[in-house]
Amino acid sequence: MITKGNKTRQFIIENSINLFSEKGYTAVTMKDICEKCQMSRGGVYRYFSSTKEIFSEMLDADLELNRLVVEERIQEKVPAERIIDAYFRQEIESIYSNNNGLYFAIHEFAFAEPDQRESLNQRVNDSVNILETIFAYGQETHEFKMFDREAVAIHIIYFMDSLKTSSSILTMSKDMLTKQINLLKELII
Amino acid sequence: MITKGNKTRQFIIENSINLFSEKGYTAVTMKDICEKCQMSRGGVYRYFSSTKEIFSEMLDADLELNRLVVEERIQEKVPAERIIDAYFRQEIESIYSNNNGLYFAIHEFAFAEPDQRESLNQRVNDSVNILETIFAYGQETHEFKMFDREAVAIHIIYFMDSLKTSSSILTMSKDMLTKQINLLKELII
Amino acid sequence: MITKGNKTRQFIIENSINLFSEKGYTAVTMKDICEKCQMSRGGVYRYFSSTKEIFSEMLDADLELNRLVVEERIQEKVPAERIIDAYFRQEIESIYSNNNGLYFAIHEFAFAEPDQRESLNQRVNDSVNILETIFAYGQETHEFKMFDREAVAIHIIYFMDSLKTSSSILTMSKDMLTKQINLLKELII
Amino acid sequence: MITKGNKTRQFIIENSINLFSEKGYTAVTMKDICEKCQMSRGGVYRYFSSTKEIFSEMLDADLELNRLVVEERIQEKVPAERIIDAYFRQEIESIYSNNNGLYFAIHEFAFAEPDQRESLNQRVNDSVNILETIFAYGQETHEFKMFDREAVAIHIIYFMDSLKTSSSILTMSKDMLTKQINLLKELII
DNA sequence: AATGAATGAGCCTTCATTCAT
DNA sequence: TATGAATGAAGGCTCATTCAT
Repeated sequence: MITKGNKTRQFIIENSINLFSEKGYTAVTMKDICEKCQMSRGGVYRYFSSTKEIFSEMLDADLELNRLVVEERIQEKVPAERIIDAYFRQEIESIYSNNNGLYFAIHEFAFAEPDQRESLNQRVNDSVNILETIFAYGQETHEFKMFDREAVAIHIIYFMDSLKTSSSILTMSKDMLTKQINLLKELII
Repeated sequence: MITKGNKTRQFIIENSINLFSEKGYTAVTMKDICEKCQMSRGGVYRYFSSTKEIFSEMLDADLELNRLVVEERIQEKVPAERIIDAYFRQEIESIYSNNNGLYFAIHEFAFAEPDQRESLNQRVNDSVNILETIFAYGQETHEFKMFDREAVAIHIIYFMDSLKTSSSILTMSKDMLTKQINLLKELII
Repeated sequence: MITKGNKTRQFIIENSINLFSEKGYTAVTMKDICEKCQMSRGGVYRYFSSTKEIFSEMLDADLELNRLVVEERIQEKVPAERIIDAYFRQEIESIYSNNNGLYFAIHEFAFAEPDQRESLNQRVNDSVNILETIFAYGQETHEFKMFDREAVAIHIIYFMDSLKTSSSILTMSKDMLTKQINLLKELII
Repeated sequence: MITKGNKTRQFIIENSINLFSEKGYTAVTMKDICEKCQMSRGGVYRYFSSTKEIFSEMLDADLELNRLVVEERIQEKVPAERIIDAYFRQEIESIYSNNNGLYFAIHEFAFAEPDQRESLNQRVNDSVNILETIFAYGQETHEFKMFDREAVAIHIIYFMDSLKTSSSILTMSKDMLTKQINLLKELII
């Protein structure tokens, strides 16, 4: 059921995304969020008692999406190469998005909040699993080479994470990115 | 020339490394550093006026080292594979070191201090260059395959960076790391 | 006439007693009361506009009771010693009751709300009067010694108040209390 | 050794006494204390991190005094009645002092800080012991009657505590106080 | 009548920074 | 040079109180 309160929670989270993306996790204060949302201190505190809570809920919100998309495409017998291409395209888009600072913020969050690391760990595992699913499908259709699916999946996840995290710090040329994606595809196809 | 003042600067920097490694860059306060060094506020401020200055100087200190080692080994005609193995071994050791939190701190520093990013960028380029130097040598001696040296170097640098950064947050098994290193070596040899 | 509104007032007051007893007067917030009563802010505010009002009304409620009981017993010609024993027994029971914190809360209330002190003063005087009534009756029946009724009444009231107030702070042995009561009775009988 | 820091601690404590006496324990904020001392927030926090700490240290300061005075007088063979009279006189003076609110504050402190109760308990026991010492001396010299020293001491301590605590709330006439003291003296002499 | 969302005042606490000694 | 006392800004948090629904 959509209540007024739920809407306000959503409102706060959405407005916080930009903040976290611009300033990282630890630098964002409740005051920042109040100002961004144009709400009073008490107003925001009614819903969230810390930036940790807001950040955590924000993370939960965007899970599961990719998995569903991938599974659907496999059902539809979309060629594995197209699926993996779409995956890479989406990752590259993240790098050029306005909110690419969010990836750094996630690292900060994990570093600053040890008790949240397990859930972060789960995020990584989930991502690895999605890639493995694509790989298994591609190997089944003989579009992909035979290789250690888990190792390659982990490799790609960590590497893409590095790109996404660094993209808010260093400038990355389109050319460089293209070459890197090709390198990764060589591992697969 | 080594002056008393230089010694004190060194003293402060060395004592700060653990702090940055444990708490990251932004979480460390001048107060923390004063306490760690057992010096008064005024004492530390005489040498450094901010954590930014301390961190920046700390980074400068550990540059150049790798480059010299690598060039020396090439001079000595050490086989390229041994050089690259040594490189990977050293990186793996970093991951298991007590100060692995420092890699995360460097990211934080780059994120928090935009005016310092160029020097960070330079660090990355330097690392890439060192790898490229090794690759050129290995290709010359026909120990290595022919490949796009720059692309692979960049790839490895970003990937290793990801491992090092994440290692203070997630646990990584020896087995997983071995597999990843082998994956990278397949690109080269 | 008992209206719905009166019932709700009663409901709020009764639920507040425990709170005041546990936390004292000043530490109890309207928020606490709302939660204890499981009512909304607006709901409680409709009936009382402050904790002061609630506490004050709570105090008024338990007046008069003792006076009536005592007078009734005198009417019934119950021996004075039995009346005074009952009085002491009741006081001792207060000390071991769960709500003994209330005595401290009353002091706090008087301290924090100077404009309510007169009513507190009245409470003390009422208590003194009740004792004086018992004393007069006991002296009349020659059960009690002749003594300055007012002075002894004041003495007992203050002393018992001290015990009741302190009982929520310090532990008091049964044995100690018995001795004290005997000491008081020596003044009388 | 008297350092600057010790002086400031003293300065803060002395200025706080009036505050606690006027407002009680819980109502005094660190802000109040800063203003009263005309110091900045940080300045006061350098020495004390809470009102609890200040209050606690204030209490510690005024211990032991009475014990020493009493023992000295007994050494000097001052008549017991004069010692006990001096004791009562001093208590009465407390009641008329400007800082009589402090007695209430002590109760509040004990109520609000359960972990400090043991030390409060010790205060009460100390006071009882002092009275017992006087009683033993007076009985030895046959100035006093024989009575249960502990019971009477406890009785007087609690009763005087009640008077001191209530004196900041209710008005007490000189006449009433004189009568009460006489009542107590009858127990002894 | 009753709800609970929202406001804003007020206190708490920590530090970067300055400065007299 | 070095100390550590002091300042004040900044952000955290909690409530009393109001008000639209």
